[in-house]
Parts: sequence; C-alpha cells; structure tokens
Amino acid sequence: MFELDLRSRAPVYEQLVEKIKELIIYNVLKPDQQLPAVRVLAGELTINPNTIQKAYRELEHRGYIYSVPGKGSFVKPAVPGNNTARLRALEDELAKIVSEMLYLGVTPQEIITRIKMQLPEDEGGKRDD
Amino acid sequence: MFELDLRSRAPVYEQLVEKIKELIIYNVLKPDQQLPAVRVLAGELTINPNTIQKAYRELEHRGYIYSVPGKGSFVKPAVPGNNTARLRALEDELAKIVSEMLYLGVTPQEIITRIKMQLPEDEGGKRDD
Amino acid sequence: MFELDLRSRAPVYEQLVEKIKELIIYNVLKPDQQLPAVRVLAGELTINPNTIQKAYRELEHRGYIYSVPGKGSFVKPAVPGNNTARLRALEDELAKIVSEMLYLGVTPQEIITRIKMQLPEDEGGKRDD
Amino acid sequence: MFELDLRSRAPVYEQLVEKIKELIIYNVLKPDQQLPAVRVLAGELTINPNTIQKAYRELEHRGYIYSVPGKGSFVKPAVPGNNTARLRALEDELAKIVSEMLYLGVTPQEIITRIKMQLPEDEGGKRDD
DNA sequence: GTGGTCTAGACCACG
DNA sequence: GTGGTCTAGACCACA
Repeated sequence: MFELDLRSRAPVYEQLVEKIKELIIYNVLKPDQQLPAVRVLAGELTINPNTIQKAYRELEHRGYIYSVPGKGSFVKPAVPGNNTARLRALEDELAKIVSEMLYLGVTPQEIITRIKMQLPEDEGGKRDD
Repeated sequence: MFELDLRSRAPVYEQLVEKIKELIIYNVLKPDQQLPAVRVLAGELTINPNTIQKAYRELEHRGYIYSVPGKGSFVKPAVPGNNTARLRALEDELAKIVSEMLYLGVTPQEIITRIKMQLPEDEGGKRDD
Repeated sequence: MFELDLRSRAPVYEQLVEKIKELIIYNVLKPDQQLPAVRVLAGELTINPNTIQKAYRELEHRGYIYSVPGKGSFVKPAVPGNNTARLRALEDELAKIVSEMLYLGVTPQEIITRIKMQLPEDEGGKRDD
Repeated sequence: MFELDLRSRAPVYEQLVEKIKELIIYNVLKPDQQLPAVRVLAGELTINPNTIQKAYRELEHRGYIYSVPGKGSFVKPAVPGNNTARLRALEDELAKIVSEMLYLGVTPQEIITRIKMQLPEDEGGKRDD
C-alpha cells in the first residue's frame, strides 16, 4: 500500500496519518471506502497495532475518516464549503511558501507557471477518478 | 515582536525558528539586520536563554541567520540559485497544498487568482524595503 | 571508546563530534550501526548527557548520523556523489597541508609515498569491515 | 594585503593567524622579512590593534615569526628537520582527509592525481621564489 | 528505555 | 555586553 521510513525523525503514526491523508486527497482511497483493518495493516507494515490505531484516531479527529464500531474505518466524503477553517490554514501555508520562493529568487512568472503545471486543464477540470 | 504558544505540541524553539524565518522571508527583518540579543529576547518572551540560543543555532544551520560570538546574530542575505534542494522541497509542499485545495472543492481558477494576489505586480513590483 | 581532553580549548562537544566522525570515516563504526545511548556515553565519559546530545545533533546536521527518537542514534550510510561541497572543502584543506609540508622541507616524492601508504592496494584493497 | 571576514564565527585574531601563516607558507612573506607594524595593519584592516598583537603573539608561539623588541616582527626561516612534531600532526591531518575522501567515494587514483596537481614538477621541484 | 525539550544558573572568550 | 559552553536535574513522547 505504501512505505514507511523507520529511520525518519517523524513518529511512525504521523507518517501514517500523512500517507493516508495523501491517498484520500489524491482520490486513491475513495469516499466511504473501507480502510484496511488495524491488525491487517499492522501485519503488512510490521509495526505495532497500537501505532495504527493512533493514526486512525488522529485521522478521525482531523475529519478525514470515520469509524463505525465493530465495522471498521471508512473514508469520509469531503463536504465542499464546510471547511473554511482548513482552507484558511491552507492559504496561510501557501502564502508562506510563495513568499519563500520569492525570497529564494524565483520570479512571479515562474511561480505561476509551476503552479499551473500542477492544476488540471481549465476545460472540465476533472480529477482522476 | 511575536507570540509563542507554550501549550502547543510544537517545541518552543521550533516555534521560534518558524516565527523568525517568517519575519525574514516577509522581509520584516532585513539582510544583515541584527536580531535581538539572546538574553534580551529571552527576557521579553520570559523563556530560558538556552532555548533562544537553540533556535538561533537552528536558524544558522538552515542558512537564515549568522551569529558572530561577541557581536550578535544577524539576518543572512539570501543567495539566489544556491538553494535547489530547498526549492524542490517547497515545490513538493506546494503540490500537496494545491491538491488538498482541489480536494476541498476550490476551483483551479480560484487557486490561481489567490496566488496572484500574493505576488508583486510585474511592473514596479518591489517588496517593502 | 575514546578519550576527551577536558583542558583543551576545543569545546567538549566539538571533540566528541570529531572523534565520532573519525570512527565513522575509519569504518570502525559501520553504516546503520547503533551509537551508544546518550545517557550511557555520558556515564562512561562522566560528562553531562546534554553535551552528548549536542554532539549527536551536530553530527546529524553534518550528515554523519541519524537519530530516531525513542530508538537510538545510528551511523548514516554515505551517499557517494552527493557531497561536492564537502569534497571541495577537503581539497582546500589538502592543498594547505601539502603546501606546509613542502614549506617544512618534505620532498614531493616523500609526500606521494606517504599518501600511497594510506591508500588500499588497487587489487583487493578492501578496508577492514 | 588580505581580507578578513568579520561575519565569520572564527575570531578575528584566528583568521589573522591563518592568513599570515598562509602568506609565509606560500612564500609571499619571505624569511626575515618584516611584518607590517601593529598599528599600521590595524589601521588598514580597521580593527583593534590589540587583536593584531594577539595574532602576532600567537604566530610567535607557533614558531612562524619572531619579534625584536623595539624593531618589529619578522618571518622566521623554516629549519628543515627541526619540526618533527608539526610534521607528525600534518600527517595525521592528511590521513584524516584522505580517509574522508575515500569514505565519500573518491577512488585512490583520483586522490593521487589531485595531490600531484598541487605538487611542483618532479624535476627540480622549485617553489616560486 | 530511547531521544528530545526546557529550566536555572555558572563560567568563558571575544572585542 | 555578546554568543557559546556546560552542568544538574526534571519532564515528555514514542514504541
């Protein structure tokens, strides 16, 4: 499914949160799809089940998944317009990154160009699903 | 100068690093400008001088400031074109943020518009110095 | 493991950095081998654990080791071809040393001979691992 | 005569010692040649005369210059065969550098080649004087 | 048990 | 007066 870097300073559970969050954002894990069971994933990654559980708990807390007791954990569908707080945080981060690129000497045109490369075409603007 | 969140999970010295880095990137602290003395800043923020020093040393390692023993700590002028590694990291972060904004329902046009608002105008677009 | 000179002008943590770096370079400490725990080494050398940690962090910054919180500190395998800056610095040092040897009356042949003695043989010249 | 980096972490007097030592080693300052007077050099470099004096004292201590009270400081001629201690130290440094180059992936042939480039021709082996 | 953070307080070198 | 070093000792997160 993905790989962990056990040498990283980042705690394993944090890496898990980030990886799974990415899979959700990139639409690899679809809305309402079930996540691997804690013990299964723990077996595959050969890490402690408690660590998986901590990651799932954190993802639930951040609003990316929901858990049904006795059933498992599932991807929570994004509700457009209901995440103004998160969006504001993202804009702050984006502002910081853009500022740092300017500070490092990247021209405004360059920045726009690089961002456009990461966006889907204007016509339709479909994501891969 | 700025505020710290002593209850945050992030270490105090890391918060310091981030805050000061922002002040440098946003050009509030100009190149070669002297930073507050270790003991002075420690007094203002009511934290231990060692913590300030740890932050300053970290900033020095990351290339944002330089410290001269007996003289003080100063903002290091950026050297354009000498930070390819940092730029690659920034692009990765940027890609992740853009993806998450798309995931949350922001349209590509919106994203471009908001970024352009943060860029200086092409004609005479100097930053505040 | 090694000895420190507490009366030296060089800070204790710097001496530690140099000694450990040597052990890594001379392949006494092998890649991914675990270093002594901070508290253990502090006990053996009868110096403060914070001083050890400062040395370890410095070694991490310089790319010789990596530390995983809760796990320990380990020797970082060298990545050939990714250290042009360090290599340039080494060549400068080398030039200075060679010049001083010439100044002190050592002949060029002597210098070459002594260096060759330190190099592994071309055929089967493996270092001790 | 030369330049100092007032932004460097290295103390000014240490930089002076290194620079002057280099000038002697590279034979720019010839044996028994008089060094600039303390106050003159202090004026040229716009630093404190005490700093110059400290550097001169250090150079005298290390055997590179000698001072005649009331006359000034002069370059001390090197006496071949009378510096075994210094030579041993240089060989240690050289061994360390060679080891680090090997560690960083430079081949033995490369190392020999680079050192030979810094040596005068075998025939005669004259230095620029 | 590991590395990491933080404090309180002393001492040093530099200019 | 500046940054830097070091100690002693407490507490925390992670796995």
